[in-house]
Amino acid sequence: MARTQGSHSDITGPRVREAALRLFAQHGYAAVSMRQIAREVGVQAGALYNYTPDKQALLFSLLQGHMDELLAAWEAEPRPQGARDRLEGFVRFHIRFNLARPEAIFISYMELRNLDPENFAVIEALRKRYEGALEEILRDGQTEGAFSVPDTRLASYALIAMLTGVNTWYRAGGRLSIEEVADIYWDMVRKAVSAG
Amino acid sequence: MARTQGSHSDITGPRVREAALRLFAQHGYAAVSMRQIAREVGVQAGALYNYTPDKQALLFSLLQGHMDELLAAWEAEPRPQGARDRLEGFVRFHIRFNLARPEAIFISYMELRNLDPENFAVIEALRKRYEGALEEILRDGQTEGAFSVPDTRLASYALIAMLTGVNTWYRAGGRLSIEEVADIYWDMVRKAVSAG
DNA sequence: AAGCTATCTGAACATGTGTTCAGATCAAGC
DNA sequence: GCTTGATCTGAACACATGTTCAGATAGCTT
Repeated sequence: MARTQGSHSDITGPRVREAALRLFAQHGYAAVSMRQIAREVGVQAGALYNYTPDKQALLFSLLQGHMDELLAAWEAEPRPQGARDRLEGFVRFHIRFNLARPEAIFISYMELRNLDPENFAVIEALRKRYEGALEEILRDGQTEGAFSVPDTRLASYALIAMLTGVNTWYRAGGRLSIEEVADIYWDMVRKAVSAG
Repeated sequence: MARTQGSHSDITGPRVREAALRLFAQHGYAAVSMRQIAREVGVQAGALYNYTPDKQALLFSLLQGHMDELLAAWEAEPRPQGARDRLEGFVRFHIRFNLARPEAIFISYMELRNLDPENFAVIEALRKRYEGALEEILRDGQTEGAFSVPDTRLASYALIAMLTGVNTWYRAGGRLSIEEVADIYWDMVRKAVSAG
């Protein structure tokens, strides 16, 4: 019968995922060995295979877990009436969520090419769903006459790139709080989609 | 006496760099072996060491070469009077230059962490110099009263990320020409830094 | 207290890694 | 036509890689 309490796997499982996430983010998937992950967890390399069928599945599981969290969190957000308020909500949500999970965000953008084709397709579909939410807001705003965005597809790419870029420079404890950063970015986004 | 004509190195040298650039961009530095590069060139792995002291130096040389080209090209651009026109010049230059060298741009952003610390410092300094040019334009525009950008540092990060993001989705032969893309991005940038 | 089984170790496997180097090759310069 | 030396081959080196597995370990269940 399976042990349901005090099992090491309750401890080791998450630790494996945390170590892998941190190391993949720091050095890159290809540059990190299973033995490095194991050392970080305080275990032999073979023990990792109680928690993942192989290295590739470990990467995929991390990315999929992150995308699921992202979509769930976004869909749990309030959905205001006007497109303008929905856009503001998206900007602030994206910055807040991304800065709370820098490693996951990082590997989500950097390690896509290290996914097997089938795994890549799954993650890519999830990402398209998330980015589609932004484009929908832009389209609504265009219809409402609240925005002036001739090409909503392009604009969504541009804004996503801009917002995600926060992760490349933001460091906790710097001169700006997350809310201040979000204020500044929202100001730029607001103007960028306006009639100007 | 060194052969000065018909030497194979005149052919092989560039081919090594091209193969490395393409493979690094496609699979990542850590995931590409010297034997893969050699196979692409049509040579044995040992021969590569006539063209680079080691794998790390090959990556560094590619990145440094690219940054030198980028800075030289930017400094050769015309420098209009007003900050507004200089910003437009920067936006169009950045998009045009980046889309002309997708692989080099890609590894410049993805493979920084695979550089030795000393090499990283060199590349980082070059990149700061380029991004500093944008910030200077924003500062000038703020002084002139042409822009409304309270935090020029942040704004430069935001705009660079947005512009560089073009490379993630643009494919030659798509529905938009490079000039059309530049028009749309310049429109968004112009509005984002305006008084709004 | 005894036994069961999830968990982990430690060694092994086949293959791949970056790098070196003695010797083959072959075009250029005399 | 012979020599010279840049260029390349092919094998070797020491070590790292992902993964497997028989056996040791240890904590829950009865």
